[in-house]
Amino acid sequence: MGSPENGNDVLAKSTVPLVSTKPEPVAASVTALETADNASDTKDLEPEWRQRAVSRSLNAARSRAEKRAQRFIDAAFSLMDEKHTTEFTIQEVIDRSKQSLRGFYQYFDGKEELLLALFEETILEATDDISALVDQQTEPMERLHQFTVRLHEWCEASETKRKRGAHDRRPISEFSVQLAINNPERVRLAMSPLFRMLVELLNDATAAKLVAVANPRHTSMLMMQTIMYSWFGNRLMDGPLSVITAEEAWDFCVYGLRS
Amino acid sequence: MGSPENGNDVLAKSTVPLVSTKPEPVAASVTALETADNASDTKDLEPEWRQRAVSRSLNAARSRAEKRAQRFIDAAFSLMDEKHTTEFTIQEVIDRSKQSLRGFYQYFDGKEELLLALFEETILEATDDISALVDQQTEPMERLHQFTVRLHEWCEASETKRKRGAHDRRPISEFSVQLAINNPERVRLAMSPLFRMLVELLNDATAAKLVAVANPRHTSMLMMQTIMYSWFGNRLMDGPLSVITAEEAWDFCVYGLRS
DNA sequence: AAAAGCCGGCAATGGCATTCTCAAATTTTG
DNA sequence: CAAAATTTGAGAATGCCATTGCCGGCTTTT
Repeated sequence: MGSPENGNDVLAKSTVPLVSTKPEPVAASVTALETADNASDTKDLEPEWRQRAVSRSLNAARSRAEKRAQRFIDAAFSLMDEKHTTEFTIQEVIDRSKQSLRGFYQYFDGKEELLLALFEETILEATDDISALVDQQTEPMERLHQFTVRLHEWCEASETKRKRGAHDRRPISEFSVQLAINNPERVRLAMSPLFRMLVELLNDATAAKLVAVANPRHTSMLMMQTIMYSWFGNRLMDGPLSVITAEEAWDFCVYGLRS
Repeated sequence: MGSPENGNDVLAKSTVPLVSTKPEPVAASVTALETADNASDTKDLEPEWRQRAVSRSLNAARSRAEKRAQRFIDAAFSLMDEKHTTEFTIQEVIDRSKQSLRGFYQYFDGKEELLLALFEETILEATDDISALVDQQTEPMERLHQFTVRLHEWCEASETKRKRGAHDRRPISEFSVQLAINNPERVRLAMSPLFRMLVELLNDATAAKLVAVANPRHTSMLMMQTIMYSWFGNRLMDGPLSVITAEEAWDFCVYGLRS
């Protein structure tokens, strides 16, 4: 995986904690709460070194925690790559990551949280990747087009197509539907960077009078669905001869039935 | 695995396990197969009453079986209406249908088969309903339009919208995705009447030069997805203020980004 | 009315997620 | 450094369900 430290402004705001880090037991905070309304004053009165020490300690703890959580996530990704499904057991994740069951539940509220984390991670990667690609274009329509094609790839990506050591993303694509049903809010949040990008691209194209949509957000969503879940339609057509390609999805989005 | 409820016409020709008892007839049929082209002669030589008797017996058995199976299905539908999910337990189905666990597994290979049955039933109902509506129109585009709006309703249909004692179909819509992932072939088969209707409507519109699509089947599938699963997008947008309506889906399908 | 197959009730099995327990290991603190 | 506090590992225990097995009564057939 590439360096995840891409300081994208748009993303920064909506970044959701990958792991549910259990609130660190900061003993001092208990006493601080008694003088709630002047908490900042209290802080200022404390020697700076103390804050830094606490901060360092917390950072150390967080770093350790992140490393541990990451091992679970890596194990899960590798299991998915092998089994092409999200139906691995927690036990398998434990075994592969060489950590303990207890540890797992310390870092994730349950299996769904783990899958959500995988989903978030994937969306972030995809957003970076697509963003970089789109930025190579200047024409609004071409930017939209690139967005479409690449996003389609990300969601379709079968084992044979994977490049750059990326993971098999089909299992996640598949499970994302389930996720969206049980936990729409989280999924919405996770997808928002991607969604925001699309809305922007669409707005740009509209401004340039290259397209005309009544409601950019609604249209974006319809487009997003069409692109991301065309694999679903493929499952439902006979023969592998008939496969909806990225270009077909694109044409459908742009021209509808007038293609 | 052979499901016990295969009352399929195609299968009727082969030996039916329900009443015929001995394995000997199988051996006989093997020899009969050697002289394949006079198989019908052989049939004619059997006394007709015998065939009718067997047939009547089978029909009776089938009828009884169907009634029993139907009770499971009714119970499942009613549970879905109440719980708004397919996550009821088999035990609940048993209790409500006042039948036995044993009976359940005699008629369905498992829970997935039951859900598949609900799905099939729903699709058939929907197809009839939509078909009747579409046939009230003569203009190809209006036919397509009606198809779209009504199908959207069928898939979206929340409790508040239900009429005519129809069931809450959201749980099935939701689960159909899962179903399509685990069992694409069955789902494809179940959806084929609906799919065929859409392809025809689209072909008619194309013939009338009202639309122009490169690949009717692919476009139909994209359209179908857009219509049937726009509820999915709704889950992913903030606030219930923003809801993709049937008309929006229709516009998107027809005009794409040029609406 | 005996034989044969069907059926209801219900206990048993098995897979898996999630929790619980406890003692060893590690970190923090005085 | 050593006691106290916290984290962690190992894995047993629990709970939920789907699915199977078993047996004694109940029809239907012969």
